[in-house]
Amino acid sequence: MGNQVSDSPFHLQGSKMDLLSGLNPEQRAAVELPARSALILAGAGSGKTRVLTTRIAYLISNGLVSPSGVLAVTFTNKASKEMQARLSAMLPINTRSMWIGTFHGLCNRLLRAHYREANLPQTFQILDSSDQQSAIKRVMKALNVDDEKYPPRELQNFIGRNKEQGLRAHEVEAYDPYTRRKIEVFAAYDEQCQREGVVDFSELLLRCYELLSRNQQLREHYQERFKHILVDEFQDTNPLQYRWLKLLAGQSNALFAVGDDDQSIYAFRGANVGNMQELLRDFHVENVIKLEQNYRSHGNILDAANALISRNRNRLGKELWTAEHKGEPLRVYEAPTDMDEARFIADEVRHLHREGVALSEMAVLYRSNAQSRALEHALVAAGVSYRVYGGQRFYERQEIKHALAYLRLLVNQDDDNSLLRVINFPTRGIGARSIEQLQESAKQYNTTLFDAAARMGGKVTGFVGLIEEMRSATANLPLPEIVDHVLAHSGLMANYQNETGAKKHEAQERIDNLNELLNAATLFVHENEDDSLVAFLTHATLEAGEHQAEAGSDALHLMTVHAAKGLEFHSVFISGLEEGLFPHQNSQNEDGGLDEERRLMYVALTRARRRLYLTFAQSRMLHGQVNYNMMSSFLRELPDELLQWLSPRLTQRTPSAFRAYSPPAAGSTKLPPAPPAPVKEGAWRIGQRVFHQKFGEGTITGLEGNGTEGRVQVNFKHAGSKWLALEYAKLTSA
DNA sequence: ATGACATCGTTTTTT
DNA sequence: ACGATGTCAT
Repeated sequence: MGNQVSDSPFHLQGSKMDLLSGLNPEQRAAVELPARSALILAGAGSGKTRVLTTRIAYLISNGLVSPSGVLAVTFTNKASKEMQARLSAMLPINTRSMWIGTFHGLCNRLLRAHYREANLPQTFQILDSSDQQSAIKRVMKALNVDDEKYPPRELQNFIGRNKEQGLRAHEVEAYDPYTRRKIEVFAAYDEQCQREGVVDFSELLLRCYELLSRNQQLREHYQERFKHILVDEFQDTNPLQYRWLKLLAGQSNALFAVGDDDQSIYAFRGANVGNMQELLRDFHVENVIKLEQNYRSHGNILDAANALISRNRNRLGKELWTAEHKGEPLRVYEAPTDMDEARFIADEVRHLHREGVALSEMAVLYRSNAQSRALEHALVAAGVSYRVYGGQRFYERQEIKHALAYLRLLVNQDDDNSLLRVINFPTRGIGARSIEQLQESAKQYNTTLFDAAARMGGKVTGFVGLIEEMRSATANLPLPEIVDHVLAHSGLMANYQNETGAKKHEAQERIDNLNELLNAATLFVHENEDDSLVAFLTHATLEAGEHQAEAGSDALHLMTVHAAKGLEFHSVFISGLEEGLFPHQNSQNEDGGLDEERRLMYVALTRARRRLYLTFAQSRMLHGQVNYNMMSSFLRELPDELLQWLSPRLTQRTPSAFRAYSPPAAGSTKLPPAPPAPVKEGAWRIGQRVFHQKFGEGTITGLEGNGTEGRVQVNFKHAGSKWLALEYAKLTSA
C-alpha cells in the first residue's frame, strides 16, 4: 500500500492533467485504459494503490462514470479506508456515494438491503471465527459427533473451505463415511445458523452470491449500476469471491483487477492465484499492464528480490527496477543462538536509532509468532521500545464479547451463541444442569433457547426478564446510552468492580475496556450515518479493530512477514532465516508450499527501503527444545555479491569463540544454554553427508544432543527427511 | 462455582 | 516453553 503519497501531493484537484501528472507511462496507461476489463500486474512498491485510486478519480472527473457507478473492493478495512481517504483528497465530491469496501462489508450491505430476498432476519448477526467454532461445537453435540475423531477445528475448515468454493452441504462430494459425517455436520450447522438468524464470514459471501445469482431482477439492477468494478490485491481472491465479481461484472461491465502473483501468500486460507489467469480468459483481457518500476527500495534490495523470486515456476513474469542507486549491500549475520541473534538485532537497532533512524522506521520480521519472545527479551534488556503486532484485538476481548452478547440479544433473541455466553455471566445460579434442561426443552419444542427459557421458570426466566427489561428500556435511546444501560444493568460492570485481591488489576483493565466500548459507540455515532445498534454490532464483527490499540510513540515494529505485507520501513531485519523455520517445515509437504514460502521471503525483502539485515541462528529454542538448523536455502538463493557477511562463518570457529557470546552464568547453578555442539572427535555435524543401511545416502540437517548421543535429522536422497536416534541408527560417513 | 492440575498443540490470518 | 483449554475435586 501507500508509498508514493509523500512524493506526489495532489494539491491540484480535479482536472485530467493534474491527476495524471507524476505518473510513469505504465501507471498512466493503466489509469487511462478504456472501459474494458484489465489486469494490472503491480509489483511491490510500484504504486498500485495510487493507480487504483487515480483510475477511479480519472473516470469520475472525466464524466466516464458517476460516483454511484463505481464499486471498489478490498480485502481489509484498512485498505478500504485508505482508498476512501485518498479519493476524498483527489476528488471534490463526497466519496460516501461510492461503494468502497471489503468483500464482506459490501456483501453485508447488499444482504441488509435485501434481507427478505436473502431469507434473513433484518437484524441478522455475524459470527466471527470463535463464535463459529462454538456454534459448530453445539451442532456436534446435538448430533453426537465424536470430537476426538472430528476436531471442531477441522469441521470449521471443512465448512469454510467448501463455502469458499461456493458449495453447500448437499453439493459436497461424499468420498467416504468420514466425509459424509462431516457433510451432515455442515448441513446441520447451516440449519442452526438459519434458525438463530446468524451468518458466518463465508456465509456472508455465499449468501450474497446466491442472492444475486438467483434473483434476476436484483442482479440486473446492480449490473446496470456498477459499470466499473475495481479490485485490489486480486491475487488474494478465493474462488467464491471471483465468481461474485464475475456475476456483478456481467457481460459488459469493466473489471479492473490489480494484483501481484509474486505476493500471493494466502493460499493457505483459500486464496487462488489461478484467478489471475482465469480473469485473462474469462474476460478476454487483451493486454496486461505491468508496473515494474519500484519507488521504494534501493537497487541491491530489488536485485536480491528479483533473483530470489525468479526461481519460482508459473509466474506471470515481472522484474522490479528502480531509478535509484544500488545502495548498500544486504547485511547477513549468523548467530550462535536465537538469543544472540536477538541481542545483535537489538544492538543494531540502537545504533541505527542513534544515527537518526526513527524506531518506527525499522521493523523486525519473522516467520512465526513464537520467535518474538527472544526478540522482546533482548529489546527490553537493551531498552528499545517496540510494538508487537498481531495480539488480541479489541472486540475479541472476553469482556467486550460478553457485552456484545447482551447487545445482540436485544436485537436478536434467537442468537443462542450469545445467550449461552451470558446466561450465567455474571453468575446468576444457572449451572450446567439448567442449561442442559434448556437445550432439551428447546429441542423438544423446536424453538430457540430464549423461547425455551421463557417457558422454564425460575432463575432462567429471570434472565429472560432481564433481557426484555433492557430491551424495552433502551428501545428509543441513542446508541451510546443503550450501551451504557446494558453495561450497568446486565451486571457486567458491577461484576468486575466487585473483584478484589489478586484479580483486581485484571478486573480494572476489563472495566477500562468496557468504558472504551462506550467511547467506541459514541465515536461510531459521530462517524456513521446509520448509527443503529445493529450497525454497531456489525461493525464490531466486521471491523474488529486494530491489532495493536496504542499508536503514537516512536517504537520498533515486530511482526510476522505476513503482517508486514503492504508496509515499508527504512530498515528491515528478517530474522530466523533457517531451514525448517523459513521456509517452514510444514510447507515441504504441501504442494506449491515452497514456492509460497519463497513469495513470502520476496514480500519480506521488498519491505525495506534502504537497509536490510538477514539473520539466522545455529541453535534455536523452539517448543521447549533446542533445535539446530541449517541456514535457510533462501539465503543461498541470493546472489553472493549483494551480501555482506557481518559474522565470520561460525562453523569455522573454535569452541572458545562461542564463550564470548554466552550469557554470564553468575550465581546460577543452571548451565548456560548449550553452545552449538563444539564438534568433538567422531561426532556428527550438520551438513555432513552420511549413509544409512536402509535409507541410503543423505545429509544431516538437524541435530539434538552433542553429536555422539541424541538424535540427528537426516534428509535422505530417496527416503525423505527423518529423525534417527544415534544410539540405534548405524550411520556411516558417506 | 472455582481453583488446582493435566493435557494438548504449536505457520502464516482477514473478514 | 508456554498458553489455552478441559477435568476434577472441593
